[in-house]
Amino acid sequence: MLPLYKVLYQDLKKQIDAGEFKKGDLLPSENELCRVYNTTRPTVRQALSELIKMGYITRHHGKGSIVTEPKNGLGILSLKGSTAGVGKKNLKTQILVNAHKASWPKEFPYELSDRQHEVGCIYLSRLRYVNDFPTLYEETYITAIDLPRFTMHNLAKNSLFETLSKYHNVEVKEGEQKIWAISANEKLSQLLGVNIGAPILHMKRSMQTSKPNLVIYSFLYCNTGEYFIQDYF
Amino acid sequence: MLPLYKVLYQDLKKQIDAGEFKKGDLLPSENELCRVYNTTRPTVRQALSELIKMGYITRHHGKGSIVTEPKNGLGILSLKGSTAGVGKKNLKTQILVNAHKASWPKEFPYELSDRQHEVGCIYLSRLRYVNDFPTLYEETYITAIDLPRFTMHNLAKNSLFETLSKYHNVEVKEGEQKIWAISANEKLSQLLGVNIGAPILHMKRSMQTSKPNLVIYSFLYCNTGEYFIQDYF
DNA sequence: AAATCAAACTTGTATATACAAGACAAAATC
DNA sequence: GATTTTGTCTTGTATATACAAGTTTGATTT
Repeated sequence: MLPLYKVLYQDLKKQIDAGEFKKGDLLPSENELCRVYNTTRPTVRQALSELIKMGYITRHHGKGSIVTEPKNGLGILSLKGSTAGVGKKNLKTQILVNAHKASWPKEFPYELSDRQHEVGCIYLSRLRYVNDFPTLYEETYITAIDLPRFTMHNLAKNSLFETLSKYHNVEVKEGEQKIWAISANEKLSQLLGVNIGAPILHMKRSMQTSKPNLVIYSFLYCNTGEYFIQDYF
Repeated sequence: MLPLYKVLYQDLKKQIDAGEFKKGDLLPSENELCRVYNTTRPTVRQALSELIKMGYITRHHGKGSIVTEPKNGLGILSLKGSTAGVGKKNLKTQILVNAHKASWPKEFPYELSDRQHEVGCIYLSRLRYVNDFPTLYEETYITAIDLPRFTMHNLAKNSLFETLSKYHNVEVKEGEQKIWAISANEKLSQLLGVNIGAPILHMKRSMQTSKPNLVIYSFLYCNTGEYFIQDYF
């Protein structure tokens, strides 16, 4: 069972995403939410803290919680995946390499545990289009622990994180990311439709999950010519 | 008076920065900290939450709080080399334009309130060297509210955030950042010692503070050839 | 009418407590 | 000796409550 504060967080998030609360709107007060969800302020505040962390609201002493959405960047840096921000309507995902069982690459930039080497990984690569412009190329390595029939799920329509949560009970917990600016090579220039040598935002991310040893690695290459990456802290 | 949870946060942060807790160490348990600081778990947990947000620790259910990395603040993000973090010893700061009262630029990428326009801003620019290589060029705009004699403080030796906290009682609360990869122009190529057209990591950040209307804007340009930017979530 | 004050909101901080659940080591069992 | 169980540590979630402090609104006073 999902904890109450997460239910409340997701409810509010959904309402903001759906436009029921617009930018600048005041969210119901903490006491109001307590009444509606039949809970107490600490629990409500925990949910609101998550919303702050994800950049959905800011709180103001004596005033209330103000909605800051809509965001106009690719919300890649927020924990729960890359669909928030640009809007699902404008985001299409093309699978370049379908999810399949593989062994880890020879030169992997992260240290792997013995258990991870043992079980291997699931690899996939995707190209994301924002308003039909190829904008983000992503390579993903998922430690292949307890993920039966993973490859059959449609990752084009469903977000990776949703699939993991829904079908495999795996929740992304925390992570780390490294960021560089690099020059597009031949492959990237073709994928992202830019000239060779064009500046590309490159990220390497590792994410812990609720299952020990099940670590997700994601290597991103983003054309920031038209869009940009945004995050909140 | 500083809230107790912030005192605790700063104490722990200081100890981690000073190396009293090293990477991988277990922090004292929540109940242990309760005894030492004569407080209760919610307060301790609030302090630990801040440490998580800043990437100092990760918490593990049933295990404890593990120190992840002694961080060296370039503000919120930290700068890393291929293996080790960039310590304070290897970091030098050169002031290019001293802090001085100015009016806001004509074309400012953020919306400013009437009050902000009224009071103007304090501008400074700095160039940071890692192991004597120019790596990060930063332009900072601080809303000039209640900041008497701000320009006299030595920002080369003391961090901007420390100065604001110590002498002006201003705490940075939350913020937002946008990230691009761009090509070095003439000015950037000279400052950062790269060729024109080299890929440069560019960030625009805005930070709210404990004083309303006192917003800090920071525009960063980072040569990620040797080092990279890292953060945690 | 304008300025002042008080009340009624809001969020911020803090205490006290309870039980659930994960991790781990020692003790009991096979 | 190997396995299972139990107890005790840890953090996670949740309730109930209290007061401080910032914001707004409306009544009171001038």
